[in-house]
Amino acid sequence: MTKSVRVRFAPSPTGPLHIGGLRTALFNYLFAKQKGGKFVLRIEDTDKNRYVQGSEQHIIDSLSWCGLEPDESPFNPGEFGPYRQSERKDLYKKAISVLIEKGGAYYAFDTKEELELLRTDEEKKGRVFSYNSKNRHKLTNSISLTKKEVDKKIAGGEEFVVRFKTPENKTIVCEDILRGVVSVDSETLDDKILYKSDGMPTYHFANVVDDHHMKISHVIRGEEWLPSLPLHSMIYDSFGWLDKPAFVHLPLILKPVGKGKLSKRDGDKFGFPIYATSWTGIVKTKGYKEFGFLPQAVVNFLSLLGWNPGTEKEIFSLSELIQAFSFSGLNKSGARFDPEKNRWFNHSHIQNTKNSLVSDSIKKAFGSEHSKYKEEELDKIAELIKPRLEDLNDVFNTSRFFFIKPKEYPEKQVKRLKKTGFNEVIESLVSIIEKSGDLNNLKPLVEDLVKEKEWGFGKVLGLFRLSIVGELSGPDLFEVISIIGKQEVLERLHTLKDHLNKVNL
RNA sequence: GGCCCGUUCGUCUAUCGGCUAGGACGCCAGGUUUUCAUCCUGGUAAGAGGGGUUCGAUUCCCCUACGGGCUACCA
Repeated sequence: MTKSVRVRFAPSPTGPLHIGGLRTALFNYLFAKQKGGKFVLRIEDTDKNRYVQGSEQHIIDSLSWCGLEPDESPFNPGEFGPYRQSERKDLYKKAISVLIEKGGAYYAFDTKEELELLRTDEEKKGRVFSYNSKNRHKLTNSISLTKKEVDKKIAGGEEFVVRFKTPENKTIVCEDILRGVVSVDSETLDDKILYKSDGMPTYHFANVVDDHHMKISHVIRGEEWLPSLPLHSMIYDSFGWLDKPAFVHLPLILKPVGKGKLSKRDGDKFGFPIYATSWTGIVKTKGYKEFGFLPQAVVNFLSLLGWNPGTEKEIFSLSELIQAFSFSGLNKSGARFDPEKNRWFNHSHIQNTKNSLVSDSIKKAFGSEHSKYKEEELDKIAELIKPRLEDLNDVFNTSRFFFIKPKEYPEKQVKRLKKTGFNEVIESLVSIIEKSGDLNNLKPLVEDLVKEKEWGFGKVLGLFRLSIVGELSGPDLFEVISIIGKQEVLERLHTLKDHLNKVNL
């Protein structure tokens, strides 16, 4: 029997969850769901200094908006809880004692300041200080000191950390599903701190201990963790744990332009969202949701950043992604974030969405004004404006003329019309509209009129459109008219006529 | 500086030794439409450089260059 799939998304609550983290969560989710496994959310809050109020909630909300509900989390614990590292201290304490006992880790008493001094000294000499096998016997720790001295220091309440004892002169070989074998010489590594003087474990230690205890089968995380893979692998070995998970290090998301990985500032800089939902910390930032994006579009776009299905299909629903996902479709190199394509995905997904979702946005945009139309009419409006929506916020500008009468007209058009016999055209239109029973068969009547008077269909329609819409763009005019209704149409024609007669240019 | 990972159109990517290097976004042109948008058709544009291996390299190996990440009692 193969090991059951359990993956985790393990963010730190140090601020809002941005799309890089969200994509990591997404790939974890897709893999878990495809394999019938569990998607676990673990909060890695071991650094109390960087803890930011509200970020945990933001993480949950963001995942939820995207439809990535965890199977186990601090809010719906499974059998491996608790799911916040700050609540698992006892576990780490026991684990670190075991590791020290086994000789895989040691106490170190050097202060931050002492080490800082050593570092700058070495730097001046053009070298790099490293707390490693070459230096550890010269520093203040349980390797250089006698057992008695160590006990005395600890009993005396002296602060200490616990460091990993890196094996000497060994090639550490680990495996990443994407990149294959990654090997590194243990001499280039330093003895990382596993346990801080404040009694909390560091990321490296808590992470490995938790993955072991939570029976995590696959670690899918960002590429920034690849350099610490050897450390994590060695910690498993030092414990003698044989349940090392498989590792996948995802390529990073890069800035749209310029160097480096995508950062929170890029959102403001380029005017696109970097969070799923809005963040209301000290600096308030809108998310994709507030920008009028569909969660399925965000998920779709993110999924194709660093992954491809191996086919030419690009538009995917979440369930289609679950089906199609595979590690072999993952890419190795960083992917630049492209806001343009992001918008295209949103446009495409809006086309596939139900009219009622768009009409809900219309209702929100126009408040009580929307009640002048019936539900079916609102859905019809939604259908008409859909192709011109890149995001749901575009709803206001693309459908405003259904709710708000045009008051002003572009000067250029007014000038042009004043040179024509606009009065006769408008009067003729008014007269056929008044005669016609309902507006559904207005088009042939207008066509007949145009033919008879030899005016030109396009020209008359331009004037007509200007009166209804206020500009020369928008959906099929006869569709618009049939929704707006006879009275309103007549009123708008008169308004334009009056305006043209009154204005002097 | 050290260590690790990477490198195909401007961008996201396909190609797993046989390529006239395919698709998508963007851009440009044309068509459809009463207008704008949509939509359709076409075009634009790529294998970092140098060595090997091979009958044959985008594909495998090495070097260089470039890009990215890590190098905290942050995660």
